[in-house]
Amino acid sequence: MSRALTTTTYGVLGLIAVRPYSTYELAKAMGLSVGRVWPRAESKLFEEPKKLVEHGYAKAREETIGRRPRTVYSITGAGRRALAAWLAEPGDGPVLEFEGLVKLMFAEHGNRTDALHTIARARAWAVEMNTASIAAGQRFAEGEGRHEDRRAITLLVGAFLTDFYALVARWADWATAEVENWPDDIASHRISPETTRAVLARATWSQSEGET
Amino acid sequence: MSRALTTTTYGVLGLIAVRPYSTYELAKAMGLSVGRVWPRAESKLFEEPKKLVEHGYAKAREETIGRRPRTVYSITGAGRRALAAWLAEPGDGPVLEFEGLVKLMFAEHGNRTDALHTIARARAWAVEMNTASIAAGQRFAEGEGRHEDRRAITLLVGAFLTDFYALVARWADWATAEVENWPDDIASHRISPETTRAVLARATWSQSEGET
DNA sequence: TTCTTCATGTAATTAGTTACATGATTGA
DNA sequence: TCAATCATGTAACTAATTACATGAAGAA
Repeated sequence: MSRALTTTTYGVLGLIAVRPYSTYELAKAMGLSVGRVWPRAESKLFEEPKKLVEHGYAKAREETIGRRPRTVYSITGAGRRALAAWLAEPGDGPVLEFEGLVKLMFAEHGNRTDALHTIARARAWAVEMNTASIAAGQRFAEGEGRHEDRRAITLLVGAFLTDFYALVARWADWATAEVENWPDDIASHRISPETTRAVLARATWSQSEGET
Repeated sequence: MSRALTTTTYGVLGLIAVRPYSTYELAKAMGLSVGRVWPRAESKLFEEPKKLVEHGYAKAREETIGRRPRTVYSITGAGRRALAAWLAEPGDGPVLEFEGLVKLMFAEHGNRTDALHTIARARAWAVEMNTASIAAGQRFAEGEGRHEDRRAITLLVGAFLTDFYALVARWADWATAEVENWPDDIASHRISPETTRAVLARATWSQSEGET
């Protein structure tokens, strides 16, 4: 027996719930939308619709473009019910992987310049992502009428990502200023208890709704 | 020949650069420190030090506690050089996986209550993480003298995570307010061009350093 | 006509997870 | 002395990545 479907599979199920997609279109569409919060390699996405067919959640239709075959998937009634059921289940919180921060954690075993580079790279990443995001947002806003029914939802997700990119950039600016004051031999650096407390105090945002 | 080591492997290399660790200690220590920005299953971590030994970056010493064997790993000179070289290479930017947001992207195929639950869960996650983070920070600040040499670095990472948790909570509050205004039939919801523009405007944080 | 890019995948490999197993230690 | 938890792993499985392959369409 097959095990429960993964988030990746539900991701493509959600896409074909909007309209039928060919495998290639699916891979591209994931990259632009779902992939922003659930990144997967393209080749992986070619397998997922097959699983959906196995479960009866999608139907495959074979077409040919010239002499090339292609497969177009569309959702079934059972697929819509499965999607709705999945939406009602609790979703996992964010999972963050940040190699740059791993390097920073071990900064004392390298030199200060390396650490500053690592931080600068994170900042550049944030600017790059944000630029792409703005461009996508612009196209989205200009496409008058198109996707109008999905606009509110898209903005919900876009706002999160935008805020995240801004956070990375702001943190990088602060971190750069901090590290610039470090000695070249990082391990010899000491900071005052007051500084420690001040940074820790950032964590005390009020945790009940409406007071943040 | 073996391929390049992974970030996970360098993570344990970084740990044993501070002091020797037994495998079990490594697994625990990863969970508490590196794991916050590079989460991996414990069992995975039991394999990594073996790879380090293969490469000559670590030495294994067999000990026994009672009749139970255990293995303690310590870093070699080659290991320190490899770590320093790795620190000098560019590090990847953050990678975010957020199942809750995937569900929100497809919210129109479920109902409004589900969407609100999903958002609420994200907020609860942020509060929970932040609470744990504060507790860890407190213990850290109180351990007078201990880890004093690593304090500045730990705070650098802690500040990032703290800001991230706060971001998730603030976003969730905003998103809750938005979704509460949606009709039960989400797909029928339309928002004004002004609202669209207002949300998109969040993305225009100034991207050059010092102006954020 | 040839080169490049788009479109459509498959194969091989690896990184990672879940589940299990079992000895030692501590506390009720 | 019994149960719980700490300590130390192994085995089986799966999800995901990297690398490759090839036909069609459009550009130069």
